[in-house]
Amino acid sequence: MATQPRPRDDKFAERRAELGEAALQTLAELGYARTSLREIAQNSEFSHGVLHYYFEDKLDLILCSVRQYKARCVKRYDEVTTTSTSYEELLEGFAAALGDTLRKEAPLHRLWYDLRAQSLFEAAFRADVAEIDKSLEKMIWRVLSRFAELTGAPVHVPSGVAYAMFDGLFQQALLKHLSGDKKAVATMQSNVRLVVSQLVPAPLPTKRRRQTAPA
Amino acid sequence: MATQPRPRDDKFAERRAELGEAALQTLAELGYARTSLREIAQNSEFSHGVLHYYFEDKLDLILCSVRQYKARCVKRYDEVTTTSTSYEELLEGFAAALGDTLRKEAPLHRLWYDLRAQSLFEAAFRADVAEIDKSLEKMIWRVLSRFAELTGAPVHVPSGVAYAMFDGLFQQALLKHLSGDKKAVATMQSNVRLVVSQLVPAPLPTKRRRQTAPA
Amino acid sequence: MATQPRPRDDKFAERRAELGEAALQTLAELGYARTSLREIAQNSEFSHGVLHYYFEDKLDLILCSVRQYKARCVKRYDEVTTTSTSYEELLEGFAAALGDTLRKEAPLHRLWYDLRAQSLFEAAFRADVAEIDKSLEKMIWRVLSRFAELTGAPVHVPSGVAYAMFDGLFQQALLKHLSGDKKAVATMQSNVRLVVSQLVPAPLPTKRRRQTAPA
Amino acid sequence: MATQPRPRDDKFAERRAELGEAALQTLAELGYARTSLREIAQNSEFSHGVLHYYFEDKLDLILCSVRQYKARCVKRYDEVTTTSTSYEELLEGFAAALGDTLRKEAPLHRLWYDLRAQSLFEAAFRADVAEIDKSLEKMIWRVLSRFAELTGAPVHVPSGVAYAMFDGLFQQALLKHLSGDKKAVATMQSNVRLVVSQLVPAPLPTKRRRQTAPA
DNA sequence: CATGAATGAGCCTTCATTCAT
DNA sequence: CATGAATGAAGGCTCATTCAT
Repeated sequence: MATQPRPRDDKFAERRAELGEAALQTLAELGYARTSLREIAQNSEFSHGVLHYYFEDKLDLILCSVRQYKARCVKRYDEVTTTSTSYEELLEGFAAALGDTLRKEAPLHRLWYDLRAQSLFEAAFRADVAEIDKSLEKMIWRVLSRFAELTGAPVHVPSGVAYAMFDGLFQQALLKHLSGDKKAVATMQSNVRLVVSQLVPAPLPTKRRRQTAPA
Repeated sequence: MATQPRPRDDKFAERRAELGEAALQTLAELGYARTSLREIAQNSEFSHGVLHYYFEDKLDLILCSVRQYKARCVKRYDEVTTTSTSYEELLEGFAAALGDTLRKEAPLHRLWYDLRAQSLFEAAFRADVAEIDKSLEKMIWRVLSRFAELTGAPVHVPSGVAYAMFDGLFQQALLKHLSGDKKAVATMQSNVRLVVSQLVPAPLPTKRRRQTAPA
Repeated sequence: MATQPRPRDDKFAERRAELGEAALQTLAELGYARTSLREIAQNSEFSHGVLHYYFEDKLDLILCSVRQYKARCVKRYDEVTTTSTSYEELLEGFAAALGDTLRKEAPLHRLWYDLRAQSLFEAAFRADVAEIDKSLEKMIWRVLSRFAELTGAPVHVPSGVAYAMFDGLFQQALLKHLSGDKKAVATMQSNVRLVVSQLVPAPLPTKRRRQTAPA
Repeated sequence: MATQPRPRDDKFAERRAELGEAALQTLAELGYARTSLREIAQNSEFSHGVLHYYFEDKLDLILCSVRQYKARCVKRYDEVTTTSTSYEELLEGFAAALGDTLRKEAPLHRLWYDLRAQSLFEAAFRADVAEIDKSLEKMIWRVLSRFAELTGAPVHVPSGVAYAMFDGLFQQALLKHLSGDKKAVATMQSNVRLVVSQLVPAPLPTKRRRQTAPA
């Protein structure tokens, strides 16, 4: 019942989300620097001025777009993490999710990497990039924690190191995939399995896992 | 006799190298998209037009600049690899080199990451970026091979995976360092030591086992 | 009985006055060209649309604002003129009033000069600017007439010339004052005294003749 | 022989002067705020980009234009001052020059007043406006000094007051003239004669001047 | 060979104004 | 009556590139 407290702000936020979503398409296609607000507007059903009406500036828009995408992304991985009930299932689910992201959302993902690279130069980007980065690190940590939970053993590295590893692997695979390497997905998945198995060794094949109680 | 076969081309290549070097400074400061050829010319002793004379376009110039820098970079790491005579020495040398790069060449390095991010969008960048990337991967592999050589044990992961891991760690540290995190260097070094010890466990003499033993 | 003949128009005029007053603040701060209706609305408690509802356009609004301010201004000077009972008192009151205006209403006053300058280009401004200008000229004339009345001697120059002189002096002082010149007010006041004494020489009682005698 | 020391800078300055002159036309027509650089370019034989090539920004251009015009202006009045050999001749020459300026250069002159009004708001304008203002004040002072020289009597007011007076009169006349008042010029001239005669009384009609030695 | 003047497309942003609600 | 969402023209400015010298 508390669903309509500030209809004004809600409408505004809704519209921002809508525009952010529409921008994602063009942004993912061209990248941050090469995308103009005019281009975004033209590729959507909105006018050029409306973008400036809802967003402080280009940065505000881009950040909104990417944050939105990344939130969706995290959600999807969390679903895998939450629903998997065995080491095997989680491993395959995780690898599959990564593969799917690579195959279906490569353009979207390169936008994120572009943004992060720009944050190396523009301080204005940093706070938001760091926030998104942190949310990804936490997501990865939830995955590994789940592995550990299913195994009974701890994760061998700190959260940051784990994230850096998978991020490095994904980034490498993304570049290869976009370059036309057909085996990029499979290679990445096999690499991911290897790394997971080193960070959280699989339980002994013989002993079937003893279902840890779901949260 | 092979000393002056094509004096024309040599002069030309020399001039390119010189210009590429001069451009590096400005590019590292501003990043690819925000650097104009004018700006580069102004920050150097060269005229605006000469850049267009020696380089096809902006892309040609930036690629030349970064390739040059990266070649120097690889050389420096190889020196450490070659001269180290013990696991300990190599580990410390490697960590120190990474720390130095982060501290002293952060701007130069972010340019590389910028370029690689752009290659995700612009196919024109890819071949050269891939080439540089490969040279770095090989460099990392030489480091690990040396570890293995000094240990007698093999490296636990393929070359690509190893590179992705260190690259991920370095990238993460770079962002933190540029954001003002004073502990970025130390954290990265400790992370690197951890990863190395997992990829190529230290020889017994050093009292340091139990790395892989579960808690 | 004539208190509520056209309640519609009265309300309307009242509202206009209210809005005009609210706009004054922002206009005085930024000047005509740099002030947007949005800015005015944001700095007031009114909505953006209401301005367009009560005013034909930006011009209509600004004219209303300035006219209102200037009317208040004239009233204040007239009070000095009316209540002063001696040459000395009037001279000091006039100088004090000018000083006060400069010190306390410099932003408001520069708006008036801005508007008048714009009227040199935009015919649409001219009628209203001329009207305000005339009201100021008359005000100055009332001051001088009062001097003459208290002296018994006539004013030495036509109304327009007198106005131009004081206006020139005030404008000059305004620029200096806004530029940070601490002595702008005092200098203007001394200049004003000098000019008044030349236009309407002080009565004999005050030992102060020889104003026009050559050195 | 010292006429071509830096052919580079000279060319540049020359071009600036040329462009500044070309801009004057449009600027005088529309005023500062309503004139776009594009418009200036269109009304000249130059491209839009060249303006940005030679001038830092819009302000730089406008200032250059107005400064140039005003320097010419001052020169013209100085000529009158220098060549006049009697009170009468100087008075008529001065009045004629003012009349000419009003009749032939009203648009140019309103630009100056516009600029000065903008300087009340924008600090960036002030230094240059003050400089031009000072040059005008000095010019007026040279005129009055010449009157004094021809008369043998001193000027009755400080330089600043004198300038403010004539400036006020001219401004008033300019507005009337632009509003279509046919008598604006004549009225101003008669006012100027009146003021001059009060600031530096004419020599006795009977006694013919005793030619003061030319400088 | 080298220079730097000149071009013009394109970018981000601002803003008065219109209009559906 | 009043609101504020939406529009689109226009402005200052940047920049890779071309070209005459």
